Parts: sequence; structure tokens; C-alpha cells
Amino acid sequence: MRPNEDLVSAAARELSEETGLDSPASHLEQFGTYGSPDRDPRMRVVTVGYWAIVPDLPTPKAGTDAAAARLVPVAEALSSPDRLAFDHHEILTDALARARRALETTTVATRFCPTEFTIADLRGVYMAVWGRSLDPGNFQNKVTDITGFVVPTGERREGSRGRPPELYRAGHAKTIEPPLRRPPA
Amino acid sequence: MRPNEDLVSAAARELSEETGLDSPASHLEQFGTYGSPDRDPRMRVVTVGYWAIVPDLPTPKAGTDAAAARLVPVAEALSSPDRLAFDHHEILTDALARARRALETTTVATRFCPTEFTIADLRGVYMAVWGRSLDPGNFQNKVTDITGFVVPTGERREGSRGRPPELYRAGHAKTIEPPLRRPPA
DNA sequence: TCAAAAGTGTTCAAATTACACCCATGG
DNA sequence: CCATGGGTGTAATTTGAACACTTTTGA
Repeated sequence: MRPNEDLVSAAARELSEETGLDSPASHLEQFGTYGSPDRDPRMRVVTVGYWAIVPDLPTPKAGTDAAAARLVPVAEALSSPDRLAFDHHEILTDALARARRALETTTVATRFCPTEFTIADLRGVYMAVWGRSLDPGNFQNKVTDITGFVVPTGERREGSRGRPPELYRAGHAKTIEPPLRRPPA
Repeated sequence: MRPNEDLVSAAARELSEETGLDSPASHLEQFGTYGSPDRDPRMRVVTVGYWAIVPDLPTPKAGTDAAAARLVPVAEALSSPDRLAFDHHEILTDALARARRALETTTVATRFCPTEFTIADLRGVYMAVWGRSLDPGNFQNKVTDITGFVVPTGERREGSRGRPPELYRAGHAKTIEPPLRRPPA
């Protein structure tokens, strides 16, 4: 952190410095703070963790602070407890759990989508973050029943394989009550 | 924080120093970190917030760091946005939300109870934290149906008004799946 | 014309709520 | 013996998963 910076700004700056992703990270959400005295053997560091939504990801470039940067699927990054440095396995696990829960209780998933999107786009976000497949019909019913989650534009997206899907925009609702629970199995 | 202290230890120490409550806070859980540059006009401070479970509360005493200490019901503390100093209204609001959610998804509520407790004791914790009344019969059914939440001792607590209630101990389960949702209205 | 994706609706099972009702004790 | 809180059970309703089925396009 810099002397006159708040936590989110610092997080956004660091993201940019290390990866070159200064595309507008439209959502940065704190999930935890890590401060064991020996978590980084080089020096005493307290880390405040944020997870971000960056729609339409560009290829990351190593920024001023990093030797290299690339995108790694989260399942791969967590595949072994030793794959990441220091306590980063624990941190990433916490971040993922928080993001997964956020999709249940808030409408942030729309931030991963373009301004106009289809229900299938949104379903893709849920499936990616939750790491499971979801029934298209039930997902459609649930999402369109939640007031203020998505609002139809009246337009359709042409050009793809099957029946052209209707386009939606994000609604004004920020939370989902009751939560959109992820189905078992 | 002291040079060789992790975050939870520092939180436990601060709790003790400011209130004299060094009874074993059997649960300390982080909920957020606050770091706006001007949140405390006296100096730059980053605060990591923890909420604690302290069963059978003693009267707090102002410790080495505080002029005075007393217990205040959370509804009263949050009754006005200006009742607490700095950003403490926001912090306490976050803490309460987190504690409320914790009761839905984990078994921490048993930590508020003595080693042996009745379902009514447990229901009292839920009603206090959630700030609403709960149907005794339904609560009983739900809780006893969740495997590993409470285990009967076979004993009863005598001496009270009506039928002597059965006593339970906390089970081994740490999380509740699916969550024990708080009923609407 | 066929396969694929979108979207709607139906069925059956599971969960939830409200509440009736019996139990066991102290006053 | 009756009011009180504990505990069990049930009926009615709601929710949810699975999946059949229609729609509308590109190949």
C-alpha cells in the first residue's frame, strides 16, 4: 500500500503492475487477510486478498513487479498443495470459495458478461466458477424468475447454431434472496 | 500486531487488553479489513476485524488500552450511523452480517452454549443473533435431523417450569449442508 | 431435413411451514 | 389441576430436479 491509498485501489494497482491487466476490473472484492509471521520467509508481510472480475480477459503481461505472468485454470493451480508459493494455496482456496458463494447470493456474475448477454452466457459463468454443469432449462427458469437479475432487451443474437437466443442486460438487483443454490452432485 | 504475532493472536490479545475478557474466546473469526487512508484522523491505521464468541460473558473491565468498557446490545450500537466512532458502524454491520451467516452454514452456535445444553438454549442463540423468533417445534426437528450437530446425553435438565428438556452436547460436524436458512418474515 | 441450441411446461420428490397435540413438571 | 415449556407428528404448501417437448435457426 502507498501512503495515501485505500485497500481496493492498492489491489487494483498491484493487479495491473504484476499482470498488465489494467482493463477495468469491474469488481474487486476482499475475501481475507493473511498475516502469519513466517508466511513469507523473506520478510514479514501481511496480505489482503481480493478476487476480481475481469470480463473478456486479455493475455497478461509480466508487469513491473513480476518476471512472468500467464493465466492458469484454477483447478490446475490448486491441483497440488505445493504448486503455489508460500500460503498461496490456502489463499486461492479461500478466494474460490468466496467467489462461488458470491454467485449464489449476489448478481456479480453479470459482471463477467458483456453489456448484452444471453442466459447461456450467464450459465457459462456459473458453470465455470462452480465447476459443474447446469441444466439449461432449469437455469433459465430460475434466473428469469428472480426479479431484477436480468432484463430482456427484446433483441436476439443471430448467427449461431440453433435458435437465436434472447439478449438481456443486468438488472438493478444486487443480491439474490433466497440464494440461487448450487444443486447437489 | 507485534513483530512475532499472527492475526488471530493479536486479535485475542487486543480483546483482552481493551475489555479484560480473557476468558477463553472459544471462537475468533476474521470478517474484513479496513484501510481507508483517513478512516482514523489521528493516524494511518489498517484494522483487521474479528468477531468472537464468548460464552457466559463476564462484566468487561477497561483494560490497559481503554478508558471504559461495557456491553451494548448490537441493535443499540447500530441504531444510529453516528453512534460509533470512525467507520465502526460499517465494521460492526459487516461483523453482524457475517455472524448471522455463520449460524446458517456452521455449527458455531454451540460454542455460545455450555458443554451440555438444551435445544431451547441453542434456539436462544439463533434468535438473539438473527434478531427474530423461531418456531420451537420446527427448530427442534431441523436441528436434531442434522447429523453431527447435536448429540443427546440421555440426561435432562430438572428444576425449570415445564417438562424437563433433554440435554445435548455439540457434535463433530463443523458445517451444515444444506444451510439452516433463516425463515422469511 | 436434420442436428443443435433456446425456451416452456409438466411431473414427481423433497423440503418447509404452520400448527395440532401429547408429555412432564412446578406452582 | 392447570399453565408452561418440551417434544413429536401431520397436513398443506412450496420449492426443486429431471426431463419431455416445442421453437427456430444453420448446416
